[in-house]
Amino acid sequence: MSAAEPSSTEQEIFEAALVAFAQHGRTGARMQQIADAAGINKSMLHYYFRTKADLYEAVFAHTMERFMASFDHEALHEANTFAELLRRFIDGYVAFCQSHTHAMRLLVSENLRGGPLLGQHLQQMADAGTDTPPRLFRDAIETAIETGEIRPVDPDHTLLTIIASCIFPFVARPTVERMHPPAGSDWAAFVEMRKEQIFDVVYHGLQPDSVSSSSSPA
Amino acid sequence: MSAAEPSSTEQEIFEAALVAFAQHGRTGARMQQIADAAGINKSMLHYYFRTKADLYEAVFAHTMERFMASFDHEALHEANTFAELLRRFIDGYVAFCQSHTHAMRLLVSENLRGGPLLGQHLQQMADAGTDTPPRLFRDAIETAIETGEIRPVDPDHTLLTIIASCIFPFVARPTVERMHPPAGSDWAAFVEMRKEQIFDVVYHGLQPDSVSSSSSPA
DNA sequence: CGATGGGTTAACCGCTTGGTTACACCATAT
DNA sequence: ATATGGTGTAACCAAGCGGTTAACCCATCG
Repeated sequence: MSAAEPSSTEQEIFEAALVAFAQHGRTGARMQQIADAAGINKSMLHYYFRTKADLYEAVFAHTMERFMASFDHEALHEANTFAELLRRFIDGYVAFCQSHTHAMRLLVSENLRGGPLLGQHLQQMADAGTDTPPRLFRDAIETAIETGEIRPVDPDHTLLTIIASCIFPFVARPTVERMHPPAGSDWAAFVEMRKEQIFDVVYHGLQPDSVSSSSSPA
Repeated sequence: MSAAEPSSTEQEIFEAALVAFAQHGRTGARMQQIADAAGINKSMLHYYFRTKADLYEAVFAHTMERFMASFDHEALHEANTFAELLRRFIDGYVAFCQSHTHAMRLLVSENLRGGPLLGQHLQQMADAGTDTPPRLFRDAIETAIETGEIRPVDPDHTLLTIIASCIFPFVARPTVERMHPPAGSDWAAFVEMRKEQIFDVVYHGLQPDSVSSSSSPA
């Protein structure tokens, strides 16, 4: 089922389309502008992807796959303590947002639209029996609660809080850069800082109440 | 300074345009569709707001004002303890997101575009000497750190985490509803739950380490 | 009464848009 | 050399777009 390695131009189109759709949305993006960004003739867009809708769906589907895969990378399975798992989850997730910023923005854009494609993809994934990706980490929260490693909290909400904290800065980057000067001057450093700060607050926020804590994270 | 009370139809246009721009972005929204949603003739759009760009800027400016004002409501000033302030800030902010969901989405959409208008507005606000709105709460975090009421954390990152946790569910609502069933069946209840859960994690996350509190400067 | 002027409408205009067509290029296979 | 088929381009087209026009309605007022 794996797609054959796409041609160079097809790849260029993909990248250009991703950026355009992420910035201006499905209807707002212009085929001509995508063609220009890809350095090709407009007709080539229709040669590789028949219509604008097809192109959007192709880009979206690919984005969705990468997004899903991002939740289940090897590093997570190697974690021993929950603290370590949390650390790796946040680090990995923020890193993913950084290296796939446009992809994340496309997903947000689709959400703003009402997310019809989103529901479609999640549905067919559910039908295929594939579990919702963050399940691994979500379950880890539940077990950590059972073992008393962390406070009893709502796993879903906690997960949502973490994901929101990781994604949001990349989605609202212009605002963040304006309101938080350090982010504007050195984004990469800000992102690294962010990983630690999210972990810091969430980790402490999950510590059992009165009882002491175990070891400090790696 | 205060604008005169707009006519009924002008209000209708505003609402319709807000929704359309939030959903499809500045370029994606269609004037005809806005007119239809407002229940008026397309020409009226150009009668009240000369061009599409004008309409967008008007809606955006108004949204921006409401957004800024949301950070400084009375309830915040009445808080005695930091915990109380935090509680009120989160409650108020989530409530605002709920009652002005489309406004929040418009801001996100503008951010996805690169946020030129955003920078413009923030800039002219800075020129006017008005402080960046969340400053009040941000400063409260700093003082709470100094008094040892909470752990020494980066105020900006903490604020960002809180804001992200509040806003994100409304921006990515379709995804959230799919991945977290309770949200899909009863959104209002989910939102109330969310207020508490955000406070819960953040508040515990800011608690001083079990041992005493030594005031360490930032 | 008729004139004024804000609110409203249908019809229209020119440009932009997504999409198509016909044709040119150029490797490779016959 | 010459078909062939994937790759690329310029020119074109109909529909959709933002925006304009001219007339209409109707309250207010001289």
